[in-house]
Amino acid sequence: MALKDYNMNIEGLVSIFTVSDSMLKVLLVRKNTEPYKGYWILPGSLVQNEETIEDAITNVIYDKLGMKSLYIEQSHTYSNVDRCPDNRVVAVNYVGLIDSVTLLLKREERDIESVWFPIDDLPKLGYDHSDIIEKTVNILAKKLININYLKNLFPSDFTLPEIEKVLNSLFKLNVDRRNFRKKLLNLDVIEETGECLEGTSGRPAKLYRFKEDIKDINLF
Amino acid sequence: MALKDYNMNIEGLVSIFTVSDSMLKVLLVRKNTEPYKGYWILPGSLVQNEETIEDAITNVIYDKLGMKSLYIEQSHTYSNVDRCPDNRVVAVNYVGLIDSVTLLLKREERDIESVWFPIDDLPKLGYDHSDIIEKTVNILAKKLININYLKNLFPSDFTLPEIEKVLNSLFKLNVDRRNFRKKLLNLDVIEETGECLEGTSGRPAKLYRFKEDIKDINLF
DNA sequence: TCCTTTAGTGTATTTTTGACAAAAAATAAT
DNA sequence: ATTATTTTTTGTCAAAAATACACTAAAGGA
Repeated sequence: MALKDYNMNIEGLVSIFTVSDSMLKVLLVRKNTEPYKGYWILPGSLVQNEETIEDAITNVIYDKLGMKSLYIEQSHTYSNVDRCPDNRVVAVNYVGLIDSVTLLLKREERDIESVWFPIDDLPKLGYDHSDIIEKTVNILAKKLININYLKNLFPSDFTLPEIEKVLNSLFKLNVDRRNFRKKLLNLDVIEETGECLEGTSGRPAKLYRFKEDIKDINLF
Repeated sequence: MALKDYNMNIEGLVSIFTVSDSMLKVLLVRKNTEPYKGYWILPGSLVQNEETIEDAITNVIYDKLGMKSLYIEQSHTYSNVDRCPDNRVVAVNYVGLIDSVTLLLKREERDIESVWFPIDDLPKLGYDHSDIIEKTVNILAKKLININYLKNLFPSDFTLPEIEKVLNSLFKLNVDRRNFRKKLLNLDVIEETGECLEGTSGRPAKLYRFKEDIKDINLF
């Protein structure tokens, strides 16, 4: 079935997103070998004969980045013939979502230099990863209107002003605060923790968490 | 970079859907070689070194099925290690949408035995194509609430009762006819052609067409 | 002409959205 | 200690959208 000189490689890439400072950020690693030495790229690895793409992705996330148990989902597959200079490599990109609190807990020191970049302030990227991230953010934004998806980006203690700012910037909206709160609260998807955020100026904000088993609801 | 005995194959598959008899149907072809001889499968082909997956899909649609210019979109990639008995083959599935009228025009006789099957009355399927179709229909249903997407399934002359029946069955709803019409008409996405459907019993239904350049609107 | 079949239409009620401003709780400054 | 500043929290009213609901219109066939 396979041709004699058929030479196809598959790599799994993962675009891991988080929210901090009310900005959506993506995790990049620095490449320290040619080609594209010194450029930043999405974490990834070649898919081996005996593993699925998800296996490869899971290993990257754990072995290279020291993270466990974050939400991942397949996004899109890129097959341009010349996307890699030397080999024919088809890339299957996954999206990973992690909230800032879990992120802090999971963070460990690794050999690999990895940095969170705000999605609208990216460094010079290797391969076609700039295109991939752009497309991924577009796909992601459409999905984030779903509460069950959005939920993955927020820790179990978040404030309403916080989530309001993020969504306003993410969707380039400027919704009225009272209406936003009314909507989110009426959806019956979050609940007060009883605590308040401390150490800030102004009136302290109540902390909320998402409920378990939220039915499929879109925010807008 | 590539291992010595690295042997990865990529195939493009395409799940082409249409609506006829108020049912969503998928196009399958019969396999006449081992393995899975006599089973039905999704049309597809191996992706060659010098082509993209879209190239491969486009060729399948044209060369094997005699169709041109239907809407296609990448859906999902399947990489289970044992999804093919002999080789390691990763499948990238695409969705194709075509309306019944265009379909009639494009239809030609080919060597390949291809048949439209209602999605809830499928024959015995080869490989993991049963799983693929199931997942694809799920993904598809979520997207079909978007008018610009839905539009691809309907010819330029359709009736309101027709589209009403299809959506009711697709989303397992039973919306009130008056409210459905009110909603669709208020969205400003369809217009009367001036003609009526002939040759049916009962009062003739007005024919409509979708407008050009519809803004992104969801039906539900 | 009547009967059957399918398409087409309007209104009242409820729910959701959208616009809008003042009070409360904390810290910082005088 | 009082006052000023910052940030969070809260309710009402009007408009728009969603929903429930039943009869008339137009065609073909008996």
